Amino acid sequence: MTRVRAGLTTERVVQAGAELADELGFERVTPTELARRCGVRTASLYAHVKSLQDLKTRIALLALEELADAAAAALAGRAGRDALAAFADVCRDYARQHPGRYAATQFRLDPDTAADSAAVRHSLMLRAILRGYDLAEPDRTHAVRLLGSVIHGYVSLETAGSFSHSAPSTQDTWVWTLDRLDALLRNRPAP
Amino acid sequence: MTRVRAGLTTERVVQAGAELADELGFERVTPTELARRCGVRTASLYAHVKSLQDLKTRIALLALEELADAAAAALAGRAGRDALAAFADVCRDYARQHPGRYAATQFRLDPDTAADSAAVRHSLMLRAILRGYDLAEPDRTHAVRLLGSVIHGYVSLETAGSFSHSAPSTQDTWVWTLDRLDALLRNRPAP
DNA sequence: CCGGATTGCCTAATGGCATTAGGCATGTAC
DNA sequence: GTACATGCCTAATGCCATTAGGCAATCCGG
Repeated sequence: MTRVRAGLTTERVVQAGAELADELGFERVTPTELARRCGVRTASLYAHVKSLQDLKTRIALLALEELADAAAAALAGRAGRDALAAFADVCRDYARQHPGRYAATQFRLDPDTAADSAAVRHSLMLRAILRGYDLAEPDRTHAVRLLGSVIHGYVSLETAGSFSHSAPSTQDTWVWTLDRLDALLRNRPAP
Repeated sequence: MTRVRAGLTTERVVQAGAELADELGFERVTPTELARRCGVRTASLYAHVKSLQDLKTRIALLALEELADAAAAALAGRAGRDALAAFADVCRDYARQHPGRYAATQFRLDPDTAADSAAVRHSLMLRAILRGYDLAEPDRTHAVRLLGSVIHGYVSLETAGSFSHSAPSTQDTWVWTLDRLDALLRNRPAP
């Protein structure tokens, strides 16, 4: 009885893990189920990935990269409200198309890993978007945090189904929100 | 050898579970560890709680109640920016003092359970806060969703440590954010 | 082609976990 | 003081993550 090798690599395993996360949810990614998908026994995964923790970390890093790449592409040649909307849309679309990967994005990384991750590109891009608005420090940092909060909060609540499926549509709320954020950033604070 | 009874009830178990969540994190709440804390063998918990799922659901419902009660108390006699800040502060403070319970707040409940939970009081309170601003539908609903997004997003990111511990302080960002949100809700949209 | 080194995947074992079944002892009511 | 109810127990099951060690498929120098 001659056996066939699956030919796995760390990359392939992590990729399959990301797909599994999108289908079942990030917290349900499990070596047992992932091995089933890869056509391999559970123990064999440990040749490519140190542990479940390691696997989840790698999925998180992959998701952060993908999201940062997509955002960078969408941001090219845009400024002001256009740039803001492009960035925010990329995040929302990514979360809808890849819910498990988006959830992975919030996985707690240890500080060193996080510092080397694409997470830093995200905050750099947010700062770049704010170049289109006339904000000095510390307002610029406040604004970075605000944008991060709104986008992350909105996307989390929407994907969790917290916005009841009634009128008005979440799409309408989304553009309304971006409009108001844009206005908020353009206007000087009232006295 | 005469044995002593612990005298557990469902309430006591859930309360201990909430404390455990705050200490170890909501996702690390486990019948085994909870039993240890209650001075009882693991199997004995199942007389008071149907399953781990049931336990987590009950912790989530407890947290939603506590948070809604605190918010309702803080909201009494306030309107406008005062009310907005009071509500938002209650959420942030609760998340800081009870991180595990706050995380439980985001636990996915089945729709029937959610409809009977204190979650509905939360959205009613948000709508009530917006009575202090001059918003007609659908803007009012948009604004409810925006407030929920900002508060939840900010609190999540701050507790996750996403706001690097550098200047300006997160407290400064918090009041800046509430100021700007208040202004955003008071001003009519620009043409 | 061929023999040996490499290594990808296997089986087997361990220990932890959630959950269920059934028993015994502790409290309660007559 | 006997009888019932029930709070907690021990024991067993089956799933999971992880590790150790073995075998066979591939690769590589002749």
